[in-house]
Amino acid sequence: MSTRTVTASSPTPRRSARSVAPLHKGAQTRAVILEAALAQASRDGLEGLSIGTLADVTSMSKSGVFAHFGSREELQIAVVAEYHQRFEKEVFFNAIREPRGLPRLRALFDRWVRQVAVELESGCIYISGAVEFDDRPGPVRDALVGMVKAWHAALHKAIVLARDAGHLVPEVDVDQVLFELHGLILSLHHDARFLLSPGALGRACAGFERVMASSLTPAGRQLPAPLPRRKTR
Amino acid sequence: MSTRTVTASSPTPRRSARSVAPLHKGAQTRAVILEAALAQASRDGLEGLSIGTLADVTSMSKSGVFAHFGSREELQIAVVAEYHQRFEKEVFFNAIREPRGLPRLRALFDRWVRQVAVELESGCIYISGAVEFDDRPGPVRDALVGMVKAWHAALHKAIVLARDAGHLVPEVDVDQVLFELHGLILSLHHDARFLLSPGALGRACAGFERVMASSLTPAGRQLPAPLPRRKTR
DNA sequence: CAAAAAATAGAACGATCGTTCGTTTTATTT
DNA sequence: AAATAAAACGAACGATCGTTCTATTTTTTG
Repeated sequence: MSTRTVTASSPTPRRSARSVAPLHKGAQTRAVILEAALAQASRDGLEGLSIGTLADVTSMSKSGVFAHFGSREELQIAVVAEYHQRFEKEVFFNAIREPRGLPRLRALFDRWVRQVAVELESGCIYISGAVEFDDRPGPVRDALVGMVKAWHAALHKAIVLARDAGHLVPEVDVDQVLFELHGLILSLHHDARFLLSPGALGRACAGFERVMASSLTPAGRQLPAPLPRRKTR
Repeated sequence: MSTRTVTASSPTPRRSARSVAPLHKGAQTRAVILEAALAQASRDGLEGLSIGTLADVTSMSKSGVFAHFGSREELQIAVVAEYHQRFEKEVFFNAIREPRGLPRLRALFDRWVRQVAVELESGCIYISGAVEFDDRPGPVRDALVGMVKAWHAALHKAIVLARDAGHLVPEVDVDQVLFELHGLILSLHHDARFLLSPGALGRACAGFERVMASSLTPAGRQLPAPLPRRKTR
């Protein structure tokens, strides 16, 4: 119940008991298309996805690309799901190995920041998608909401565990902390990508310490020695 | 100076001394179009602006709409400028009347929150525009960046004044405070519009108090009695 | 290797897009 | 009122969009 992995669940992997790479050709090119689609959506948004330009990039025909998804909308959903999977792998599954409590929470935020910072030249699909689809009902929006909520739930749980571990005071407002941490990420994304403000990354990290500071117990306060940043930028 | 008028002395006052509304018809319909464009851009984003649907809404021909702006790009810029003007009027010029220091800063944030909350069914063009154009160089992006930076500068100045007024400690990190306050607004926009989370407005306001708390002087601390919220929602 | 199935190509569709151009209708000035 | 300028129309353009259909090629299966 914890992580609700949303993996696309390849439909009946008709894989004969053969060895390593029976990727059915179709699935291969589908992966290639998805890779290009992910790049395009990161740059131009989910609404910027175009089957035509996708066909150009992959050197295929439009109908060839189209056949793999059945509709533009399903392509968008596939992109969202793929992004979610990568985000989960890169951020969540790496941070979850830290011991529960403040260290894990810090790792989650740190990986999150790093992910957004890595994407600085490509854009976070969660964030751009939220803006694009906040007024546009439908399956794509539903998929996006579901995945963002899953991520929120994971963070929520991490904060609760930090409280139960005695690193945060019992009265900590979990949802408020989550709200503010998410704000730091959004502000980072905005300032770094849109305003091209160089100090944003550092401010997001400093913000984390400041947000947590008022809820730390003495035990939590002398915990971690926050990892030294490599590049102050 | 209030009503900017009548200095009858201008050479070649091409406007006969006639009555009140010399709005040249052209400017009138331009305003009508702009109004519809603002609504459309708030809903579908600046990239969602369509001259065709704009013509339908205003019961005009496409070329008729087109002629008022010369290009779609200039229409987008006009929309951004119009939005900026309204934002300035609604938020900035109202809040600036508060006495400088913490009261004014609080008023700025409060109006800002209120504006985003009012727009909950339509969307903030600053925020959606930042996401749409963070990867798209050109005049529209430049216009957006300029206006957001102007707003940031105004907030920056308000924070500095609060510090100089002795309401905030001298060591306060002005840019950090600005970064975090902006994050609260972005988080509000995200949670309320995209996730439809009901408590977001309250969390943004609570966040303001928490962000400021760690920088308040004794003088600032006993200042304002933050205005009671009307609707807790 | 042949047969069946899956994958891709290619052409065409209706729609919508921003834009241009010449005409006609309005509004303003003389 | 007539004369002039501004505004709005209507049709057409080339381009691109997602999608459908029918072939053709390629891959997998028996």
